[in-house]
Amino acid sequence: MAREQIDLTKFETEVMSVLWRLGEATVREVQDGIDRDDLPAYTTVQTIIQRLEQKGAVRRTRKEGNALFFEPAITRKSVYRRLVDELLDLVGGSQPLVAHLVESGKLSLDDLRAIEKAAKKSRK
Amino acid sequence: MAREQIDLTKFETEVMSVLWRLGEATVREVQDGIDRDDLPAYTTVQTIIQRLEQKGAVRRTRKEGNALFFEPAITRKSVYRRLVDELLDLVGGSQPLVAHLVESGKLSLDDLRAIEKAAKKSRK
DNA sequence: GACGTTCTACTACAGATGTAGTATGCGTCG
DNA sequence: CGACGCATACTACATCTGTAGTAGAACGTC
Repeated sequence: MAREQIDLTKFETEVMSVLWRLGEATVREVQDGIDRDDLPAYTTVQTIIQRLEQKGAVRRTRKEGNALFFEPAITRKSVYRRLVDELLDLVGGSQPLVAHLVESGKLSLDDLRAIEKAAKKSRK
Repeated sequence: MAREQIDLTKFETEVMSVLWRLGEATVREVQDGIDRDDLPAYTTVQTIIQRLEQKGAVRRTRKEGNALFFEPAITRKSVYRRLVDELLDLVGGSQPLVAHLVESGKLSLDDLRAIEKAAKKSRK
């Protein structure tokens, strides 16, 4: 299972997010699920979903009335992994990244401790 | 000082990385500084630098012979911040992100402790 | 001062991306 | 069963990106 990586654009990733959240949805539902000030047109979302379909990131599941339902065909995790890896590559590793988070106040010492604790537990 | 955000593409970011590393450099030096299997053509790098210049991310410093020198006009930190923020937005916060790093083995418990220690110290 | 070398400026261009319109089809409600 | 409305399929298009070629200017070397 070759698991070729699919490259997603920003907007495509946004749409995937909605689909991961909903599990399955129509174009209309995806559009409604997008969190933005000024929503893209219905057909815009439709186009993105079509492209995602071509890329193999999404597949049709069923039809209800004349509306199609779509679901993710790739996992959230695989996409996150790629994005995280890219960022790590840029900043020079996870240590610097986390340090940056702490430094900029996006992660507290308490957070760190909580994660540590959870990690220890799950490792057992 | 409005500090408008400059949006960089992947390649542009790569070029900025070289510039941040070198401090100041000619097109030729940037090209040499790029870490890739198959290097982009000289003029390709030149074009990217020109675009960066237009975006205000880079500025000319001096001329030596007939070659121009360029330096970053925006900080590494500001760019990282933006990228990190975007990722955080997607994955839902720094806690999940770090958890993901630990889980995927990209960050060890020892790393966590080291960061914690450093953070504690620098905070004083 | 003529030449070859090396830069810069400008131009080109295909493919990706965001954005959306149009035409046409299928369903449903009276 | 006919009309209205929403959905889909297809088309369009301006920008952005990555990529690089070409023309002409500036240097350094004989």
